[in-house]
Amino acid sequence: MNSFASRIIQWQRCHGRHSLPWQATRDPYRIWLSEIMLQQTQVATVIPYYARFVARFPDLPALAAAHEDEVLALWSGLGYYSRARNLYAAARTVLDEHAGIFPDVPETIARLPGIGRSTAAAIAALAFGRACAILDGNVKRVLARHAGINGWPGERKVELALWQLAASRLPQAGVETYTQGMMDLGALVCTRGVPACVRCPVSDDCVARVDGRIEQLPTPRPRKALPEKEVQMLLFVEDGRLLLEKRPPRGIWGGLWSLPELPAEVDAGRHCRDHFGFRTISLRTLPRLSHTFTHFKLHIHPVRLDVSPEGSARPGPVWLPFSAALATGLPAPVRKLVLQLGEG
DNA sequence: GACCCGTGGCC
DNA sequence: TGGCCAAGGGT
Repeated sequence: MNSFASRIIQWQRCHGRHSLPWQATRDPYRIWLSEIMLQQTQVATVIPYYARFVARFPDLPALAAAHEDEVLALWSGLGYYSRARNLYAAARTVLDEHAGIFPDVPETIARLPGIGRSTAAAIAALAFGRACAILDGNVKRVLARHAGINGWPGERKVELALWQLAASRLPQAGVETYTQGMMDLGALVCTRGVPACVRCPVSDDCVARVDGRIEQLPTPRPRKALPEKEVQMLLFVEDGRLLLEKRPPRGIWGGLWSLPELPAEVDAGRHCRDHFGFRTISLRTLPRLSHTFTHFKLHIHPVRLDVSPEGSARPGPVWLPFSAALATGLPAPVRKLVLQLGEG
C-alpha cells in the first residue's frame, strides 16, 4: 500500500478542489487573507467577502494604507471581528518591520497578530512550499478517524497527539498538494455528518472505519448550557437619519458601529431625555430579535424613538442617513434592524 | 485550562 | 425548532 501522504496527494490531483479564488496564486498576501477569512468559517460564506476585499485591497500596501473602519465595513457580517483588526495590524507590521516582504518562516509568520501555529503553517506551505504541518478542523477530523484517536481535540493532550501525528505524516515533496488534499478530503469526503468512505483514498487502513467508530470520532466538545442576556437597542430616528455609536475596540463587536444599548429594565423614554437630551416625538417597541453567539444568546428588544435632537450634542454618536449607516461596519443583527427601518 | 470572540447552514 | 459547529487565535 502506498504511504498515507502519497494517497492523499494522488487523490487531491484527481478529486480535490483547484478553482477556489485563492488557489490561483502563490501571493502570500492573498493566501494569508483567505486563511484568516476561513478561520471557523465555511468556504461558501467566505467567497463573496474575499472577492470584495481583494478588489478593494489588492495587495498588502493597499491594506496597510486603509482606515480600520473601512476594513471592518468589508468584514461586516463575517463575524469574529478581531480577525479584521488583527489582519490590519499585521499588514502594518509587515510594512514597518519586514520592509513590506511577507515573512516565509513559519515561526516568524506566527508572530503576526491573528496568526497562530496552524495558519502560519498553511501560509508557509501553500505560499512558500515549506514542509509544515497544519492542524485545522478538517485535518483533526481526518487524523482522529484514521488513527483512531479518542478524546476531544480541544484537550491539550489530544491536540498534542494530533500535532505530532500531523507532522509525522508530512511528505518529502509536494507539501502544497498534500496540505490542500487534507483540507479537501475533510471538507468533501471525511465530513462531520455522514462521511463518504467509499470515495476515501485512505479508508483501507482507517481505524475508525475498521472498528466501526466513524460516528464517535472525533470526540465532540463537551456541551454546556448557553447563558442568555437581554438588552434594549435604541433606534433614534430624526429626518431620515439614524444615531450610531462606535463600540469599544475590544470585546463583542469591537470597533463596529452599533446602536445605543440599555439594560432591559431601564425606561427608554426617560433615558432618551435624561442621557441624550432628546425630545421624544414617538416611541415604538419593535418585535424582539434573538441572536445566538458561540458562548451566549442575546435577546434584543429594539425601541424606535423618533426625536428632535435639541440641545446637547454629546461626543461619540453620529447621525447617519440610513444608506450611509448600512455602508458602515455593523453587527449582523443591527444590520437587520436598520434594513427593517428603511422598509418601514 | 477556561473563556472570549460571530455568523450562517444544516438536519 | 434548536443544537451543532466550520480552513482558530487571543488572553
